[in-house]
Amino acid sequence: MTKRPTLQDVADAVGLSPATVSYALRGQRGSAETRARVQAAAEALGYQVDPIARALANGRSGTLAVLCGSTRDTWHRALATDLVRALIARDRRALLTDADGDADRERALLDLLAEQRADGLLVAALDPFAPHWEEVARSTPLVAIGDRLAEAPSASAVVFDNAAGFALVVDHLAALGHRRLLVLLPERPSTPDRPAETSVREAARARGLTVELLRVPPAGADPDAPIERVAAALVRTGATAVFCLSDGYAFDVLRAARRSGLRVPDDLSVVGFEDVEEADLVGPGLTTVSWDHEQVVETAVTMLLDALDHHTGPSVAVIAPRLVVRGTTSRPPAAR
Amino acid sequence: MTKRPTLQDVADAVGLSPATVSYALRGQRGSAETRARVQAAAEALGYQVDPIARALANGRSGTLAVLCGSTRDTWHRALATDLVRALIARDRRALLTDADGDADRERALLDLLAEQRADGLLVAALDPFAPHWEEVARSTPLVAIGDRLAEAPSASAVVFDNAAGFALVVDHLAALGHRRLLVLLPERPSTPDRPAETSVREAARARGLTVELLRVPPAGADPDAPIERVAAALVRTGATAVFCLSDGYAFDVLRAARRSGLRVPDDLSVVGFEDVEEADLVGPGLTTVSWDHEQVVETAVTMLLDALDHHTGPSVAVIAPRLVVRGTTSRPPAAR
DNA sequence: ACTTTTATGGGAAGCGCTTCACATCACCAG
DNA sequence: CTGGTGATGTGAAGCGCTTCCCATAAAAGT
Repeated sequence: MTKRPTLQDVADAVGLSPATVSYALRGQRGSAETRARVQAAAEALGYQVDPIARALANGRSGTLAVLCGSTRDTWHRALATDLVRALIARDRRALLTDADGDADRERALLDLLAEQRADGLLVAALDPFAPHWEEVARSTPLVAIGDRLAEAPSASAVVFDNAAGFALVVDHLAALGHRRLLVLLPERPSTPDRPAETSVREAARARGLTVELLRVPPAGADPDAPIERVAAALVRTGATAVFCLSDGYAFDVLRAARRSGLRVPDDLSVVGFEDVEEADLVGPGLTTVSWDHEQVVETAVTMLLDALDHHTGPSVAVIAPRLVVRGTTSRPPAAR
Repeated sequence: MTKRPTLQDVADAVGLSPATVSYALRGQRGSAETRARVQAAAEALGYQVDPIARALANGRSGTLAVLCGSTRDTWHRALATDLVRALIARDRRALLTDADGDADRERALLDLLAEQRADGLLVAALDPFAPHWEEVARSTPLVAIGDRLAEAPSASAVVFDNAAGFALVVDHLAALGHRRLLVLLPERPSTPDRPAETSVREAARARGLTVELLRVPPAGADPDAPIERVAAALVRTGATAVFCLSDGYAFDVLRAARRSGLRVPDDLSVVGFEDVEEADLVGPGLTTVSWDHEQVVETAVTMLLDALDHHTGPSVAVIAPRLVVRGTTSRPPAAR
């Protein structure tokens, strides 16, 4: 494990000063001939700049970071890795890190990455109600990706038009003849998700549907726990369709339905939200709201790179939802 | 965007030298009283060490890196993010990056991470036939995770006992009464995957099964392309079961079967390899070989941390496969 | 012919932190 | 009262690179 060659070594090898070598290596100055000689010597010695020293010297790390609130579910996981991949495809160094659902850690990582030199930040699935990143965005180009985000004038954002997604679902179900709807949405103890709740209610009311909201713990946590309540709610309200605000819930519901002999979609229609990869594979295929993954990634990456390269000011892009009708929805039993 | 406070600023604030502050902040030296004063001042100024400067000064970055050959498929993606998560859960800074299937990029990233200061490396899904990482491992603690790996004495490794997995599958199918087997394995133009090929053949021969091997392009690339060949091979050999060396292929086969009216598992048994998350969701559930995800992650992380903290030498852990029998296998038609 | 530009190369000062080596000083044993 | 010991604090030398700014030489302008 011999020591890595340094700039000085290269300089010695060609008989020039480190300064000259530094310039030459980056092609910024020096005669063509000198540059060639330096290049050759560097090559011969197997020299590679030490990015840490460089970062310390010029104040920027040359690395972009993707911070994901949690990579626990497949959708966010795919998003996060796709972001990294897209960045890398554009020849940027990119790193991913994960707060694993912990708000404190999220904040710490954000500080770490931003105040401490990531040249740019892509943050996904952060808690939108704790916009610490808004502050960070003032000093580092940052693009936030997520549901409706708190107002954050200095950060760019890619937001999902959830309300439009809800409308699509409600329209679809209404068109099929459903009149009573059960909606599963995540319980967020800290900050009730008012926007989602009211959006859904409004969408339903506009189409004359009855809607019952049910808050359930995170999907997958205990797949069976919410089921009892769902079943109860189903009976109580006579709902013929369940709209799950996350595909994860939808899978749980499907599983439970299968076990209890309820046929989907004949007896019960189920709609998800997110379009995780599994949605297309599971049984008859989950009807769900889909966000164009590629568009999200492209938009976010482009925004960040523009901000970086052209000092573009913050902007907001809204992603439109698309309803993917697969096999878990059909007309309600009564309408047959 | 005011400048970040430096060590010097803290030193000035408490009227001590930067050296003292540095020690005090890390609790290495100094009287308790001094330490407290320094802490307080640092707190008050909002001081946080600059990890870059620290890294330059003491030669290590304080960050571990996970390098994934490709996060394109869900299995590796999950593995990679789980590794990061596990590391973070143990209070290490961890970053993930992705070579996106490009061998050159893989090599470049490896150099970047290793020679240029990641304190430790977890590499997954690298091309096992290009053990550049073996060289890297000589200077940086490294744990490789993957299929049979080239001999790499200086790297620790977590390897999947593929041969045992093949045996499980063949046993299962043989027990069900299958006699002719079609095996789909990935084509690797550069380095024919002899080990897998011979392992499968041997396993089959030992149980008196006939096996036809079919090399197919990466799963998902063009879902329909290989199907023709699969169908042809099925007819030609009269195979009653398809063993896919990756769940991805299995999904393609299932899809194709459904389209062409073949019933699984009544007409055709299908077995996968990997147990991606989707396997449990798809139709009747894919029978597949599963690796204990958690065990893999725990083992790898523990190995790395041991190497880091206790200077443990390189070691190799073998992960045993488990056959998960779900709904895509049954007795062959003739045996009913 | 002489002054201006225009290349090239180098000296040296950092970037913010760690750490070695040394200076102090209080304190206790002899 | 002196030498020894350990605990604290500090000066200064880097870590490897970038970059400001000056020196010099060559090319160009008048």
